[in-house]
Amino acid sequence: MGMSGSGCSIVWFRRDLRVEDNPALAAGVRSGAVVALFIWAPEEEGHYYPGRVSRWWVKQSLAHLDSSLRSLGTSLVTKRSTDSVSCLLQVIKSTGATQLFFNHLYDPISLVRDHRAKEVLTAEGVAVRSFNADLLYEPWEVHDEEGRPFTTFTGFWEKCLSMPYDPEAPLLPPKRIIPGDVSRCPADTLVFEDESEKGSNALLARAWSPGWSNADKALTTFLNGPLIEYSKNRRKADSATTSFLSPHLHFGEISVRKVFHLVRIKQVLWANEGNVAGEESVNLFLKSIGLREYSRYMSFNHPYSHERPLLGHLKYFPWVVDEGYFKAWRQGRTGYPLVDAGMRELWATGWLHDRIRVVVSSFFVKVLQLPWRWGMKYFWDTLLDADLESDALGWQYISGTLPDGREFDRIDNPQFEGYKFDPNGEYVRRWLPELARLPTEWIHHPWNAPESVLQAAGIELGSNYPLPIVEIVAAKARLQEALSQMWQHEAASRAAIENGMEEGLGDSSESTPIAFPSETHMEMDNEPIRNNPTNNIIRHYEDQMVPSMTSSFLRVEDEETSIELRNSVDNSRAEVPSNINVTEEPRREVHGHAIMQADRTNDAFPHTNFSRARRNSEDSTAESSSSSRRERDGGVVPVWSPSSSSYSDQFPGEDNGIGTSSSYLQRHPQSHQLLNWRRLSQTG
DNA sequence: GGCCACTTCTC
DNA sequence: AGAAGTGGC
Repeated sequence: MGMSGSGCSIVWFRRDLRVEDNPALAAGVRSGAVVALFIWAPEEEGHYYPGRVSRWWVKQSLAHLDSSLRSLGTSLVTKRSTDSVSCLLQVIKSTGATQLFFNHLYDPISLVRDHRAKEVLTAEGVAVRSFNADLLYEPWEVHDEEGRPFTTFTGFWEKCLSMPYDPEAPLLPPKRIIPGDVSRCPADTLVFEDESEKGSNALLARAWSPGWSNADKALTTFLNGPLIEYSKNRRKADSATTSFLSPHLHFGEISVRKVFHLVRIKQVLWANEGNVAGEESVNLFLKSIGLREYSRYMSFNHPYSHERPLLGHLKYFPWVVDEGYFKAWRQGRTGYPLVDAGMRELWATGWLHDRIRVVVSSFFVKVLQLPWRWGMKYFWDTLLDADLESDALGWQYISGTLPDGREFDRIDNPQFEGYKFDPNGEYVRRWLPELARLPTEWIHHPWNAPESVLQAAGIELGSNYPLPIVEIVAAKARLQEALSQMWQHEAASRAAIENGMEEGLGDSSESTPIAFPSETHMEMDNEPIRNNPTNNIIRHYEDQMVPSMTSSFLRVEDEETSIELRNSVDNSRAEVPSNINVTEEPRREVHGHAIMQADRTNDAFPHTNFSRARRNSEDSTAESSSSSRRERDGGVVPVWSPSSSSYSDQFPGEDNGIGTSSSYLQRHPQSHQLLNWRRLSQTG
């Protein structure tokens, strides 16, 4: 076996580490002998090299998958590489495989890489097929009546729930797998953690059991227990009532379609019983599944949204560069109990309730005004379910940069949120033992507590628990000031551009990037934070990739562009990705669609061209030049066409032809810089 | 049944 | 902050 005549197939596992409802695996099994392959090429992720806890999870999950595959008759071949595509080629050569199957991913890096894989391998005579294993509906299946992608979650999700056809029913695991010949394809031993990480990782194993069958158990537990109370409990900071499925879902250990189907069954059951609370719980839980879907949807339709501000203004936001603040936030020593409890939980468990994620990250951006990339990076390193699409959506949401998100100039008060999400202070007491004896009345604002109360609780503010690192009132003023500075800088930059400086000040003034603070070994540094309020604030202007500007600062040009885009949808609808005028096009978008082609009949990519509208050279500087802003006037919803302002200067003078130089790998051969976000976002 | 004040929630 | 929902009159 394994001779090219018989032609075994490669099933390339990525974030679909399961044997159940895995369409790529099923296709492989159907077509004969299978080589199950996992390639560890973290450098391809560039800036988003997987964090410590993610790597821990992958390691466990792969071991689990391997043992499942062994019980079915084969095993998992693991490969270490810095270039997945060449690794695939090599495996194909050494196994004589003639087919490659894999499941879709929607993050921008994967879209590009997978497209390239398809091209390269097809050229080598390999039959490549890819499948949907991650979503209820593929992103291009969900659109409004005019074929345009939705720009708000609500619209998107309503459509998903009222689609004329149901999501595919989950597939059963294969009964048996015929192994391909891997005798000339030795596996590499993968290293997922270094010595310094082992200690911290050991803690994780106490709370979490990665692996697809454990994911299945977690689902069952949730369906039979917390789900029915989900709506009642959802406002609590306590995570005990959540499903705990997100890391499992991130690594594809469980199929979202299976989750959906089983939850739906419960819904019907409870509906028949007239259990209103149960029904509502289901709706709310499904909504959080929907958000995950939406994050992929956004990533697919607007692949740059993670990398850079979609509208350029935020790159002029004067971020406060203060490692002391950053450290205080990480250590949970900001002086705001709810924030601090969250940060301690995150560190201890790799987990945080969704609500609390919003609290700590919006505190980070709006109160501390730290460069948000620091925060995202920290999340990336510490969250077990770190997920590029979901995290990008989350940070955009809290930054108020989504059409339906919050506004940037609104600061939520952690004190009030504390009483909302943790009315009895239990959550704070669990994670902040130093406050354990403080009465509930003061638990979320100890700085107001009478001295006698503090004394009785054994608290000395500024000593064993900090005073607020920044007062909320001061933060509000500072935020206003920062925003007005942002507008001034933006205007200055625009003026410079109008005076003929090609790319304006923006990029050059960014040439001193805000480096990420040297490694953050939080467990090492336990010395108390000194809170030195106000003075010595250092601000930096830098594109911190806060995705886009809030609707309050909608630019006039955007409306125009969106109209233009709308028209172009019809004009170019018939196009198939390979036809487009690539020179000016958003490459990844193209890939994003092209990549899916193998599994689609060629009918419609309904909104494929939405963000593909060609733009003129004026548009190519739109990001910096289009600055006339106006205040929020109520009804105007920005059309989510950010691509318009950033694509063409993204790849200036790019040569054409999808086939030749279409990939980042080719253009950025140093793979660790493959998606160095800053580079990409700079011109030239 | 309609109107207004009050509450709740916003991905 | 503003919309949508709730409940009183």
